[in-house]
Amino acid sequence: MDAHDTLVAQRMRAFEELCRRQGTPVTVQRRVILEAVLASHDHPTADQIYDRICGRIPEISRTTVYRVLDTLVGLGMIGRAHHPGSAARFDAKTHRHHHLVCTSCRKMIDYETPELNDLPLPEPPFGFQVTDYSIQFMGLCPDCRAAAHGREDDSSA
Amino acid sequence: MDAHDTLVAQRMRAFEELCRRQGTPVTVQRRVILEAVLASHDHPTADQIYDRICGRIPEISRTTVYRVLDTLVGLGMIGRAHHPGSAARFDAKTHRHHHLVCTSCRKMIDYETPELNDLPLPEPPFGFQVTDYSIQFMGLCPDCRAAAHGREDDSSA
DNA sequence: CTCCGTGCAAAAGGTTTGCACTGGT
DNA sequence: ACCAGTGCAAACCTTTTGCACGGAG
Repeated sequence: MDAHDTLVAQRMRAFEELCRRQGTPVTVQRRVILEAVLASHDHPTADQIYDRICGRIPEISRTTVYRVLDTLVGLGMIGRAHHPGSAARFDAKTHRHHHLVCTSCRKMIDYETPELNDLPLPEPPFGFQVTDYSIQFMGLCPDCRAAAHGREDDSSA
Repeated sequence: MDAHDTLVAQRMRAFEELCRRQGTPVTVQRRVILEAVLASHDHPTADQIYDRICGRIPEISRTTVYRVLDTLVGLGMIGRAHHPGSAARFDAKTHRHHHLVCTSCRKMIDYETPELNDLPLPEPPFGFQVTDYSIQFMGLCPDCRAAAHGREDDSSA
């Protein structure tokens, strides 16, 4: 476990340094929430994080957990996973296909490519029986690319 | 557009036949909602579907839309897309990695395989600028597999 | 005719927002 | 000391649930 602890410690230091560089305050809440996420290996929801840190900061509010998680994602310290179930978006296609997702406007475009429909599935670990898969490509859609360029132009002008 | 219309018509007939086979009533609501999804190419939310069919069935309730969409997904007539944004699950990993998602208990397990981290990205269409990707493998986790087998045994016993 | 599906309304989450205060820099 | 971050409470939005009625098989 030393190796893992060391990694966490490194991430914490990286976080502190990042905050210092950006003038972002390093609060107790942020530290504890980040630690909680780093210690989790099961993709917790905001609410689960809240439950886990209640022992350490009993008076913390759910609101803060949401805000801090957002901040941490923004800083690139943690990732946001896309979980099915909370999805609630529907699709006429039922066959295998993939998606282009714009990280800016969240638009979702179907992406059908024969080449990606026969990936050599590696031996699934954990005894998982894989029946299908879908690839999400994250990026910038043309509209948001244009908008981003426009904004750059503005700042340089 | 004829080709597309024909496809939709085919799906509608398939739907009706499927319902007939299962003794599932073919209601106006189901038909209209299915048509709405088949006509959509933008991964609408339940609410967006609701808005789109309000013109055709003004007195329809949101509740019905949710229920019918669920039914249609269950029948395999439409798909459910996993959209980021409604996600709200967090992850200590910020590097490229993939997920095994259990379709039964919705558990989500990280899946790191070097072989899948350098997919030859095909030319992204629509001028989309891809910065990263993540693969979701859908299937049954060991626990749910065991549970399913147990149930089969029960029914056969 | 019998049931399932539907509509309404209300409940149940989960997430966001406004405002005053506390804590980090 | 200043400003951002936090806590509280309430708003908000999406989704689910209970019950009575109406339409489909």
